[in-house]
Amino acid sequence: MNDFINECDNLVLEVKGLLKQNTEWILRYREYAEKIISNIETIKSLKHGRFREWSPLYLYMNVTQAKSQMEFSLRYLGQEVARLNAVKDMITISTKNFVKNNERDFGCKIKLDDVEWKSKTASDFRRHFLNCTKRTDNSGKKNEEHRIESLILTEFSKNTGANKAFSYIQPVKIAGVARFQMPTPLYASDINNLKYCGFRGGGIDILARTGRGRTTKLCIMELKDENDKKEPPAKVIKQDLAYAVFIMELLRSESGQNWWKIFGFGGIVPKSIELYVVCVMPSSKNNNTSFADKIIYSGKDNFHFQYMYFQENNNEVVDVVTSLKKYVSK
DNA sequence: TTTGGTTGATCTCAGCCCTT
DNA sequence: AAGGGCTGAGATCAACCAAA
Repeated sequence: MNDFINECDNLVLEVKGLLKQNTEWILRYREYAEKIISNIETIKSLKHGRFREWSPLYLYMNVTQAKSQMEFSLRYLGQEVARLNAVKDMITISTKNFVKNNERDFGCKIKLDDVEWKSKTASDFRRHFLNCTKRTDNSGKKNEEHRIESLILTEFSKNTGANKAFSYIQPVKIAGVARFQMPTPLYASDINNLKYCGFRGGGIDILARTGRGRTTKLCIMELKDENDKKEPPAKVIKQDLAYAVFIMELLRSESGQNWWKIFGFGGIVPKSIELYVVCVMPSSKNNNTSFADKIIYSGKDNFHFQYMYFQENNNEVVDVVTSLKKYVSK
């Protein structure tokens, strides 16, 4: 375990070094944040005023969409099936680019060419996915990862404790409404070959807030669709730690306060930031819990290792085993 | 008309911090 | 050291509204 901690300490220094040598991200992320912040109210009003999100289709945005195009992605089982645009007072929906896969993976033959969200064809399209229970087998592994990611996000998004496997957790969403993947300027999937990649870097699977009141923590979550020997939790934690170091440096950069707000916190950036670095994967017979609550220090800030192993049934999370603190609600 | 998911105003409360 | 106020999260629940 000490070796592991040493390796993690070194990894933190390595990532910090990369982010010091390459500085283009500072201005780039400052601009992302400023544009996203200035669009928050518009995004909220589009969502609240013009249409509603209908399960099992969920709204997503990537950073490009959030900062300029103001376009939403619509996904089913984590897979993109349509795009939504705001045209004057109207929301339009288009399946351009997705027609082939929608038919291949979900048997959906409905084509939408920028038609109104409220139109008959658009409503038929939504109903198709309501009745569609599973994906055909032709779809690739990447889509399975997306499905798991969506499964976890749907679970975290629940707001009643009663049928929620783990309470007091919410995913970070753009303007509180659209799911998104936080980009980083790092390539970290192969942790022994860590690289600075500028705008081509990898994304963080899930950002979430957990806890209550002022002690609510930001979780940087790395998700795997299987508990695979080739990618054991210790390796996943390292990949996640690399991304977490970026988030920490981002929060300590000139745009840190804006990002803190985008991540869903109302106050000022804390004097000491504690980031939870969480490995999320399907539960197995012998889950590795050895790294739980280990802390990697970085000045006043620190990284706190956690695990979350989940079980699913019928495309819903039914149980989680986690080192995250459990809060009891009355 | 009924149903069931979504929304948003209001409520609750752990943890933090300040005062005594 | 103890107690009380404050803050900022999630929880709750009634109203709302699209779909059936």
